[in-house]
Amino acid sequence: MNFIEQIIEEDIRNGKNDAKVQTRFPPEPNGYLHIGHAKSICINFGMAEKYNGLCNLRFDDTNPVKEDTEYVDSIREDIHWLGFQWAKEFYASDYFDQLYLWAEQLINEGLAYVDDQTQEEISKGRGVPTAPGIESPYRNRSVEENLDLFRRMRAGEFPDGSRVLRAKIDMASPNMHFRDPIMYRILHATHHRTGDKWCIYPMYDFAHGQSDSIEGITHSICTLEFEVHRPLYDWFCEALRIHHPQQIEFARLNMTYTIMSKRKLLQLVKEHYVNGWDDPRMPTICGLRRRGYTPASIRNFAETVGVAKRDNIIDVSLLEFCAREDLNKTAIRTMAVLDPVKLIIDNYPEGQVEEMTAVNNPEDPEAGTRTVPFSKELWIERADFRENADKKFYRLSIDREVRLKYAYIIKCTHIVKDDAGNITEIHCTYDPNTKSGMPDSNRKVKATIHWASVQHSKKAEVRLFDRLFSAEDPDNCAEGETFLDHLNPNSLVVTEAWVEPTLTLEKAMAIKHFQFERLGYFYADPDSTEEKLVFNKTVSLKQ
RNA sequence: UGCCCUGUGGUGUAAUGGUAGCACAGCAGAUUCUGGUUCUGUUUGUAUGGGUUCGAGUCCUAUCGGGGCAACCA
Repeated sequence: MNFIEQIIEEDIRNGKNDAKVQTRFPPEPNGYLHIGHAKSICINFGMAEKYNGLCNLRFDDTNPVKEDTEYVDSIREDIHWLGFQWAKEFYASDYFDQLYLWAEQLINEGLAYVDDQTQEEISKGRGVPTAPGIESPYRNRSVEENLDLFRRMRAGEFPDGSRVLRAKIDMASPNMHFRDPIMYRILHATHHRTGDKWCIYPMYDFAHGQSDSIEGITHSICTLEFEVHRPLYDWFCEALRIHHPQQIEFARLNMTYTIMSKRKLLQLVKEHYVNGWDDPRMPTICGLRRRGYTPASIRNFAETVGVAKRDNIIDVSLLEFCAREDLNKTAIRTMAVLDPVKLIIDNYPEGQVEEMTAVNNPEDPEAGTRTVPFSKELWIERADFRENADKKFYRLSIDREVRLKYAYIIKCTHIVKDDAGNITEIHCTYDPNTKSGMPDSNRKVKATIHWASVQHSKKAEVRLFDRLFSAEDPDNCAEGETFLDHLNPNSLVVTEAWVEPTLTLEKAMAIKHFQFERLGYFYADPDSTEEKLVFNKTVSLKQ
């Protein structure tokens, strides 16, 4: 049981909030969701689900200059894809009228004032954490003057940045957020939902807690950087005498070899270091989806990393483990040769073709079987043959035997090289009595390798991904470097593969997740066409 | 040198005064028509010094380390 569950269970025991649980996931629609958000989503929706409560989706859209409906749509899609349904969909902008009224209320009670100082003056007046700030010369205006000025701010009489509404709290507080925080700023910008109705917009601190309050949120779960905002969150709820949700902070997710900053992710997209938000190398939900991660694997990952308050850096191999664990049980097996070299079975009859029976998923008998054509000339992986094989290598070599999966045991006789010394053909003989399923087929051989019939197989494009960054902590930069200096130049390698002939576009897009035997898990990319299938490598098999 | 949060194997996370457990990673072995899966075994840990207690990862205290806070961002 994590610490949030402990708090919630104690609240339920004490009958707080009528023993009900109501949470919310509150993204700002200014970017795409990433794996860190997935953790938050799983916590918020998970707590609601576990304690028979509800979870809302609320867009925290108080800054029109950064927000866009494109992001709203992607966020909705990603949450649904993860497998969660929100009770209600809200927007902080739904509450702009109420928020405005509450602002006037605080002005009337002498708890807020209009400040005419410039941004620099306000910043300077706030002081530094180790020393108190100084009060604004406009701090003690009359209620009437404040009300008049605030209404004229709303009416559009003043330019951007000329005035703000501030809460009157304590310029000497050791908590910087108490040094008369800004509640409203003037922004003559078109909002994605309210259009041009407003030219003043509330700040996060004057919108978030109240939005929670209006929705009857009981447990407002957020990340650690909002911890210092909590006293302010509490202060506004108390000052306004409204329902007071409990803010609880947990440590955000960090992962090795990846960046989670929305700003930097946006930069990668805008400056074309990656091919869009859904590039399979991105830690975004849509990127992971296109990479071939399943919702279950991501949900299980979120469960496995746990919830606590200490900073953490999760090993990316845990995410990969979660992918393999899920995909192993569900992915349909197929044979594909990514780095081909020709194998010729000298004693196999010219022109003969056999249909070999292959198992679709050894972990799931219900998945059935299929047939794969077998002939005299096959493609095998270049790495499955080694001329000078040591004891640790137990695949094909001259005079050595291996099994061709679902087919025969073969023995390598000789190889042919080109002038440059590259192997162009591997010759072997087969034992006709060792066909899979035959009585003599159980002879032990050290290895089984996969293959593709030269005359039957079809070509497909395969996109091989490696980590986007080569540094474990891309943000840990030497003097004069940025995270971009740690970009892995080999994070994307496009290659051509030979795949089974029965793998049609229709079949690939229906099945989606494949295991290319002995290689890894692959996902049928939406770029696939009838002419050319495209597969993304999700993750390799272990080892 | 203000305030807040936080220190448990390599990485995460449990243990709520009573045998430091689990997962990932690593290593070794068994099984296997995937060097996958499965199974077994195994290396590695309570930041440090005092104190309270029959007993401390847990409580007290001091020290040290990590993170956050000074946007008209969220």
